[in-house]
Amino acid sequence: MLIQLDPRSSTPIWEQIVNSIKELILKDILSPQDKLPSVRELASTLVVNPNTVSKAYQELERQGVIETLRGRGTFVAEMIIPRKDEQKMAALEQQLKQILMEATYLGVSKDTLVHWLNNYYNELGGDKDAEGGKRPEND
Amino acid sequence: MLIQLDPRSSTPIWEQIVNSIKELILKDILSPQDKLPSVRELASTLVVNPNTVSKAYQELERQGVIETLRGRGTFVAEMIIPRKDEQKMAALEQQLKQILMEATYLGVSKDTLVHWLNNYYNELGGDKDAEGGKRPEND
Amino acid sequence: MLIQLDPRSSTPIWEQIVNSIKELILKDILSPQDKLPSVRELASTLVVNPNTVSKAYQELERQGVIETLRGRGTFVAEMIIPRKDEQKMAALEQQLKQILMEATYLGVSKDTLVHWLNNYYNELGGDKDAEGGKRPEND
Amino acid sequence: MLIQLDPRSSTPIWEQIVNSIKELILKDILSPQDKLPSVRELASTLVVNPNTVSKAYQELERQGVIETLRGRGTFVAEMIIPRKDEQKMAALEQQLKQILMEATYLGVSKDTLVHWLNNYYNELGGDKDAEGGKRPEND
DNA sequence: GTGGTCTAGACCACT
DNA sequence: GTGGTCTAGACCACA
Repeated sequence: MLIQLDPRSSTPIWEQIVNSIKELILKDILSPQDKLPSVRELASTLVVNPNTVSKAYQELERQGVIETLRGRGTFVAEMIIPRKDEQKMAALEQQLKQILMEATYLGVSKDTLVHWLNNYYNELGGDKDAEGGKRPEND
Repeated sequence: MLIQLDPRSSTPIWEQIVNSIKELILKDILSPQDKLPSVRELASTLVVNPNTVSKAYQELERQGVIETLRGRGTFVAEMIIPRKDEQKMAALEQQLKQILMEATYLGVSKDTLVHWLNNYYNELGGDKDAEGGKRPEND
Repeated sequence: MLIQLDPRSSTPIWEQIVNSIKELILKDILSPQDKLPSVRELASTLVVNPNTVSKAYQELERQGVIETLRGRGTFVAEMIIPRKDEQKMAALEQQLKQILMEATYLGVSKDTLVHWLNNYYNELGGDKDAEGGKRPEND
Repeated sequence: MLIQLDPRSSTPIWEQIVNSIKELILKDILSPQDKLPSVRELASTLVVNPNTVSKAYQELERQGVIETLRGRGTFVAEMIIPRKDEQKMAALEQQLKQILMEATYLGVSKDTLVHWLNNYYNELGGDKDAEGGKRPEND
């Protein structure tokens, strides 16, 4: 279970941890019921303040991604049925809009963005829940 | 020239201003050579501190989007030829990856993201060099 | 770590701070990874407003001279490989031209300028890779 | 008598005018006793506010570079014997130091600076007051 | 503790 | 009038 942090990044460390763990789950490296390392353990391997890991775990639990069982540890939760959260979706749209704008100023075309999107989609396991494994040559 | 700010947003006000102005330029509502409102003027219409607007203008100038002519005011700069900035492009890729991940957790499909992307593209006048309005099967 | 400010100078205080720190780094008084004093700390020792120091730090970071690690402090960055920035080089040429002109009007010869240049070069440790101290006929 | 202004430059317009005129004199394009254009005339050719030209002329007169004869106009003064102004010389040294520092960060060597200096020296007419025309191959 | 943001209000140089 | 700088003091998120 490899987590790479960038202390120079502007995104908070706790958020990087949250994202990394979510990514590991999406990539099936972590599966429901798997036990996560303890706060202290992860903190020491990441060379980070335990408070930071704790904050990440709290956020993950708030999002329903992991579950804490008193005295037993922290575990990956069952995949939740996503409820359409209008607010978050709007935020996502906004972010996408922002990215397209910045891309334009950088000379990156919309199609390149779509291309990247497809790449990551396959990287994350693609359409495995659909026809299972069959993935078009989006690349 | 309408700029909408969200004081509750986590993105700094000065950055919201920067983004809004870049958007206005991409939408051709502001064109090269156009004079921007003065720092004080914009500050009072947006009900923000002049320093905040000033910071936004300085950032825009640093990015080469606007120019300030000493004692005369601030103007939209000529469109610069974007030089491929590897670092910023990587950051963009990273952001896109992040969005796709969050989208997955929200139950938003990749295709919806692409759909949004195309929408914004057209909104920004993406097809303005074509027949304008008639949009190909991007949708 | 001594920084001398001249409040009467026409160059902004924040810029004087920027220059001083860059000089300290070039003189190896500050080395990569070294921690800089905190914004508040430096502000109080220099008897300036924290915002002024903050602006200096932000500019230094923008230039890639220092790095700020969220919540931990500000540190001297690894020496970056300078990428030839044509525009900045032209500006430098222009400045040099201006100096030569002013020197002429002050009765300062070109050779004196070169002499000064060599002096500062040595002062900055220009010959630090050589025997250090013994200086060739630059004088 | 050609004067090129850059409204985008950070150096004030009046100062650009001052520098341009001093340069024209050093290059012998303007000679002692020559009549300068009137404030209004120059202002209109440069497309600049008359106050700006006026300020430039005032500064030039303060420096003893030009002379105003009431009702007759403004003229280039006789070359003044430069009085060693310690303060200004120190300022010059400081500027040179600053330039060397910035050059270092830009990857421009000291020798390149010296090279540029020699170039401009020749451009300005070189050592014409010395042995008259004989100039070493500094290039 | 750290830096980042924002407000309020002041002064200055430039045009 | 313009933007740039600085101060004083406040609040916030991050580690």
